Amino acid sequence: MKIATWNINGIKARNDVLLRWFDEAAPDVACLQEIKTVDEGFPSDVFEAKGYNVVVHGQKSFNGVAVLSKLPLEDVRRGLPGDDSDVQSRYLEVVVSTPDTSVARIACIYLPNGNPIATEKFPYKLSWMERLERHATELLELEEPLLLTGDYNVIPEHEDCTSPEAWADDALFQPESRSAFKRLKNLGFLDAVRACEPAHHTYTFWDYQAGAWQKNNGIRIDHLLLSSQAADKLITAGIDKHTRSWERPSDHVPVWVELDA
DNA sequence: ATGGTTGGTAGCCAA
Repeated sequence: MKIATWNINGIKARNDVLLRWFDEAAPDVACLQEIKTVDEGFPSDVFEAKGYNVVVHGQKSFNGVAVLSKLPLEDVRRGLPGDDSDVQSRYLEVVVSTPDTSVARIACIYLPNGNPIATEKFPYKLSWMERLERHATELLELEEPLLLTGDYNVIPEHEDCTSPEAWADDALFQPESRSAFKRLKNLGFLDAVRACEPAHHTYTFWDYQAGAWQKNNGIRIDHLLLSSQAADKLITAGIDKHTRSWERPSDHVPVWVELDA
């Protein structure tokens, strides 16, 4: 079973690219971030016609996440628990099931960017990460195959970018952001891309600006964290880097795992 | 090179 995550940076601008990638990659489950539309604006009918079940947690203009799955989706949870005043659509949790059994629980995550760090955006990011850690702790007690996947907006290590000094003042590389990510991972998750791909020059995002793609000035910020029960089923993980060179690309590329499930 | 580009929206804000 192939489970993918992709920040598509706007479904309206990415429709053709998204369909092209679906035909090529044929994911069993796709977690999408930054759809930038309300639920009704997502082309669910197009993907239902391709045999996918679709759940959307949208928002006008900003954020918005969706999960598309060939297998039925159950136990759908919209929004990250822990703050009823948080109106941003950044979290969507599902259980992928067959008629007989549940295969995996999957959380589709669009973690706050947090820039600029001198504004309220950075503490919002850190409190969101605390909420994620608390919720993940509860989910791990279920002792089931669990994937926390999406755009984390965190560069975990120095080798996950080309020049760490260039990111020194960025929320994606702050010590608080990185230690929060490490705490989450150390609850008992495997970083699947870290485990399966080279440690250096393995990126999932290249900025539109300043020729970042042409210079391979990227960062690794899209992650698949696997519980031990999911990691036991891990066959391989990969990055569909070539989509970044397509016409009108997202600034992120698809990242995926293949599970023996 | 503290620049540069893209998306959503209809101003600039977010990334």
